[in-house]
Amino acid sequence: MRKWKIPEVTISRLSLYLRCLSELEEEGVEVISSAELGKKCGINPAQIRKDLAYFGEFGTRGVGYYVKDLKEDLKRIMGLDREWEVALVGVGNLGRALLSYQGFKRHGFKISVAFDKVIDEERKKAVPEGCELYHASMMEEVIRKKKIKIAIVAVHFSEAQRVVDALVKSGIKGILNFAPVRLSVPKGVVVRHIDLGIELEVLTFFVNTKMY
Amino acid sequence: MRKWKIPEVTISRLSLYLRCLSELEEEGVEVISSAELGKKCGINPAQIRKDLAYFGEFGTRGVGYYVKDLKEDLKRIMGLDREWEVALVGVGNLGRALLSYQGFKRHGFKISVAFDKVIDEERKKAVPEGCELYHASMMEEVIRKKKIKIAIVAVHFSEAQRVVDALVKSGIKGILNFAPVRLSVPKGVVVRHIDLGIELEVLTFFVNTKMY
DNA sequence: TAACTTTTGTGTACACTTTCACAAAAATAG
DNA sequence: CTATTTTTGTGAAAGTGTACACAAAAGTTA
Repeated sequence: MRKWKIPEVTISRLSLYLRCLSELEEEGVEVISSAELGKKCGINPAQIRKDLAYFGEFGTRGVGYYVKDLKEDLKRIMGLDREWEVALVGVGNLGRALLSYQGFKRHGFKISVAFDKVIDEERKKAVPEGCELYHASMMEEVIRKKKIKIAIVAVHFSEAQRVVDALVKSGIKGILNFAPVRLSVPKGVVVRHIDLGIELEVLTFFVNTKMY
Repeated sequence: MRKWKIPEVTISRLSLYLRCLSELEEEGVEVISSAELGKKCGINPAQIRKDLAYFGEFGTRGVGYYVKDLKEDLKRIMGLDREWEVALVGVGNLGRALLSYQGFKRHGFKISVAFDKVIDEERKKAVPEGCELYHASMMEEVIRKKKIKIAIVAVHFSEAQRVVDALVKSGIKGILNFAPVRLSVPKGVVVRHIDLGIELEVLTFFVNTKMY
């Protein structure tokens, strides 16, 4: 198959499958069918097979998928067979929480630099071993030198677009944005938004309307 | 129109429009066409009109939409014409960041209770004025008494499903989940997932593949 | 080796979303 | 009061993603 124009939802499901496969591996399961995997992660089995078909053939008919192999394949497909360095911009409350989030390491990500326009004791203390804290003015230089490709934006919304423009100039190709603004980026740069306000408001709508 | 079965994406766009309208109001703009609004928030004008059509007719042909009126209407539709109390479960790093996030207030949300299975000085200090910190064992009682309908889950993934079951029993109808697990909830309860791992992995895929 | 079972990979149909395109409505100008 | 302009609201078309259903392949049993 291997046609281009793969939907983003497919990629996010691959990530989900990967997580399930890791759990299965820990449980000692060696082979799994799309039906069982589907039940485990709440996805239609045909959907799973279609998603995988974008990238090749990974199963054995009459058997299913070898957990270890499929996991390796998915990791390779998603580029997760190596560690990725991530830059964090904004060491406020949210930024500090992200710095201390242990989940990144498990996923193969490492926040190796953090930037803020204010450098004080509180911020210095928040930065863990193996991560360097720089003043915002150093951003372009440091990111370019370290060849970092992924950044997390956790600054005030009024500064987000400016920060993103600078990141793009520095060679960043993927941005995870927590600021509540639509960002404009050139083609070739991917942005994912995490917008707490919108999420809560969507919940409110469904909680508020009596029907569903 | 007012047919039921409104897609979630429509609701999240309404939330986006609302934000744009607030900005426009601050800028002193009184009337706006779907074309201009579309340009401002990056949505196709026909899409905007279709989204609004689910709930009625809000514009004036040949004129556009009165910013103030549409904003009020959208707030009412989404149930944002009043303050919503929110319960937070898990006062770890992420939970503390959420407690100090000022954006909620602007959106009309207030974290009025927080729960954790550990109550120590650090956690007590993290809880701001107007929010009460309780031991996890008090969750059902407190939420039921305060009639809180929306909860944020920021606990370890191994505890998430258990916490959610308890929340549902307490009368919670909307859950914003930060734990990296698919949650199962009965019909009538809405869950929105925020999964940093998946978001970063999706970014990685697109950054890693040379094409896009 | 042939019949049978299992489960993949995929063509096709279905469902949902987005976009187009235009009639209908409101305002304005002559 | 009629013609013109503007912009909404919406039917229909196009596009996208999801699910069904089955032939093809691999394994198992006799």
